[in-house]
Amino acid sequence: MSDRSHETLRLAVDLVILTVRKRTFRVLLIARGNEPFQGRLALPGGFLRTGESIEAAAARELEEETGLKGDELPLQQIGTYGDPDRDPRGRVVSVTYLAIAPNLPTPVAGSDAADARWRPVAPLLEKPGQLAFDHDRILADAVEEARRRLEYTTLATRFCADTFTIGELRDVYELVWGMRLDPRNFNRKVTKADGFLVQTDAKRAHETGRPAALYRRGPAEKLHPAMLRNGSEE
Amino acid sequence: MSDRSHETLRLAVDLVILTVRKRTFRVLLIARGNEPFQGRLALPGGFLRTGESIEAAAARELEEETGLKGDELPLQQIGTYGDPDRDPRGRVVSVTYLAIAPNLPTPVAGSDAADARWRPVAPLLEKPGQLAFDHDRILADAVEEARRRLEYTTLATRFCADTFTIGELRDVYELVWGMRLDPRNFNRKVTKADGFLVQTDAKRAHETGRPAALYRRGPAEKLHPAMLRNGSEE
DNA sequence: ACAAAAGTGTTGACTGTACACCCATGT
DNA sequence: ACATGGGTGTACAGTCAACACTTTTGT
Repeated sequence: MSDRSHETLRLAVDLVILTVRKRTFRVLLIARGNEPFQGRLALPGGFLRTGESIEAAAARELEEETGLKGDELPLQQIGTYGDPDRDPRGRVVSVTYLAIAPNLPTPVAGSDAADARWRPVAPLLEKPGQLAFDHDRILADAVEEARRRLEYTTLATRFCADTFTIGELRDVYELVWGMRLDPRNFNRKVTKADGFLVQTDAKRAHETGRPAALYRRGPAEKLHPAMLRNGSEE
Repeated sequence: MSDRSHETLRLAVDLVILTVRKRTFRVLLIARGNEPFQGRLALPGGFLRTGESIEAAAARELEEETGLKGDELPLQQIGTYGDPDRDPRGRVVSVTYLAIAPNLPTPVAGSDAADARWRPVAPLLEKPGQLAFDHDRILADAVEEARRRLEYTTLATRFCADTFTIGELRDVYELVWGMRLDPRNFNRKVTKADGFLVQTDAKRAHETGRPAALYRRGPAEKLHPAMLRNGSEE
């Protein structure tokens, strides 16, 4: 009964990299170049190397897929998935990380042969079964975690460029949560929250309308008071 | 450069089992019987078996340590720890689970040779370095997670027996959070929260004072409205 | 002038906290 | 009677959603 692991177990790292692009909530997916699940969409990821910490593996994969270093884009561990039959090649346990990306200048500089693209999240959640392995479930868990973190942390500013308007920040909340928010009350809430935003002197004009003040990400990590989502759903 | 895992990697499961006993917030720890860290305190845990899912391994360890089946005591995955040097025996990656136990009738029926006991949490957090491996850090993360979950979920009732008084439930909050709460307002908050508690007909008398109504755990998992901890600290 | 987006003021409903007070029991 | 913990009433302060209204730009 005392069954020491004679099977080879491999540890993988998978990344759920979320962004807001073209007014749509998106996730970075690759098209798999090899079996299993050849041609299917999957989360970027890879195997742990000898002597490498799990965080380092996640940061390395992130850089390979997006060109971003881990210290530019914080990674958060969100869960570990290890059902015995989740990978037909053998026993693979996957530690998953969540990263939130701003609208990146380069579309994606994938070092992998397979092309990597930003795909809208909504249809993937509505119709599961499109992704390889158990990545449907991983994606759903990660999105739920991201939605929760918008409430209690200053994560939302990670979706934005270095400076941004409150309207752009509101777009993040509306697109990730999938609901409309009152622009006036939203404005007050985020400007009042301690350390969330730092105002700059600059302003940005649009085609029409009053120019918006530009803000920078503040020092706070936790959001006080929290932004709760009980408003009118879309 | 492409370094396939030639090293043997083993996957372990560690459990942070928390309870409230003798008016103290406690964690189940074993004294290690073997090297490394022989004689030191450690979280209960063990290695994954061939073909076993991670959840199943956690449930099995729980039953071995406490005699409780996994469906009696829900387990929540809280993180995975895999620094290359965290275990001197080699590369061991540990998936950790949090369980919340009521004041168990049997002290502990450990199947392991090493004795298992409920130790107060507070001194372990104040003076780290008492636990084997990186279990200090795991414990700290798990306790913080448990404290957060008391705010947003109905987890607190898991610390209680089948029926319990509101005073006992308040003890849980006060001991886990380490702060005093107003008994009168606490009473109203928890009885108003949807699906948190179900009143029974029975009452329980103490040595002195008015007998308290007995309640049972309600069907809700999430707590609405949340119990936020901003009250007067102890 | 008008449209459009940013931002402010105000109001009424609700929520949380503090604390006075009453209830039911053992000694 | 009195101590002790359970439980209710209430008032004040703060918060939030709703929405009227003002500001600042481009056309």
